Amino acid sequence: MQKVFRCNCPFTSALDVLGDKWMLVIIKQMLVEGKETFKDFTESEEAIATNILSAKLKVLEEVGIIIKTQRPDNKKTNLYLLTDKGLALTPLLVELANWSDKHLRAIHPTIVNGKEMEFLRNDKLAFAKNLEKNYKEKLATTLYTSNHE
Amino acid sequence: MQKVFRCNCPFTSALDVLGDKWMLVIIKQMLVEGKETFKDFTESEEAIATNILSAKLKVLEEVGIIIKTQRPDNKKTNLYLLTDKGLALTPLLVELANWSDKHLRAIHPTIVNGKEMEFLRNDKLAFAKNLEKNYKEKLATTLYTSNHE
DNA sequence: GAATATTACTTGCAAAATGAAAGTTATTTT
DNA sequence: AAAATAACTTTCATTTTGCAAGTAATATTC
Repeated sequence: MQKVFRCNCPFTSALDVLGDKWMLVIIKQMLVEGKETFKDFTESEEAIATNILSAKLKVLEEVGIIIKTQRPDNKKTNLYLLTDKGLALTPLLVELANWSDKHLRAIHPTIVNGKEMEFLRNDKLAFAKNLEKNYKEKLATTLYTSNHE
Repeated sequence: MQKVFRCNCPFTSALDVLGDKWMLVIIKQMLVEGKETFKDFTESEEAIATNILSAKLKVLEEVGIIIKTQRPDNKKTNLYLLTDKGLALTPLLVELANWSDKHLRAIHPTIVNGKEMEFLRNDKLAFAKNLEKNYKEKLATTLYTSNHE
């Protein structure tokens, strides 16, 4: 990492870290889709190239948004998990989806529109809380599994 | 504009439009700093290059986030103003700043930290409402001025 | 009203980021 | 032991970003 921050503006500084095509997509894949391995990410529908993926995961780890770890019974597969710093991006992600729902649908009619979107539309805050809760539960079992067997 | 959307995911679709180094910075400059002319943007501290700026403004207009207009008494200076679609990004911007405040300060200690940030920290929603209100008021006078004299 | 300055760009080229494809290494499975 | 898998790295093409200079259309000043 070098020359990360353009200035002292809190808006711009967040974008200095997150403002590109992939960072928030990767975080969303972890939070919303439960992706956690390198392979998981390469298989998601956004189809990120492996070189980009490894570069982005490295930065996300350096910044402290994710941690890289393993299950003790498997030395091959790495696990990438959101830290609290990463989980704290949930409200931001929810705002992204909410804006898409309300303002992008007109020019992109095939945007997903099911029960989940209804939930989001109905109660943004509860939707965010739920995402966080689910991820934390998943984390608990993942880490539990990591410490046994 | 061509090949804009990677998939039907609402999170990713927002990033297909907004996910780069400049889009949200420009919107923030309009909303928070009151920038409205080409010159205004080139003079802000993030120092965007003019070719990038004109390209980004063009896309923002195509997508309907801003409109390009003029004061009737001045044919030289263009005004770039946020539409409702653009103003609807306020909560997203506030989440960006909030995350910076809470989680970026550790690795970027010089991030702005005054009364405004305290307001934001104290009441995100009120802070957002206030930004929107102020911009709408400014819009009213700008458009008023445009229709007279 | 001619010269100067200002605003909003565009153009050309260098540098950096992204993308596609293939190759490498260390496990794990068969 | 051989084959398959996961996680990368490397190479090279393409796209995006960035810098510097140039241009055209107003607007201002002398």
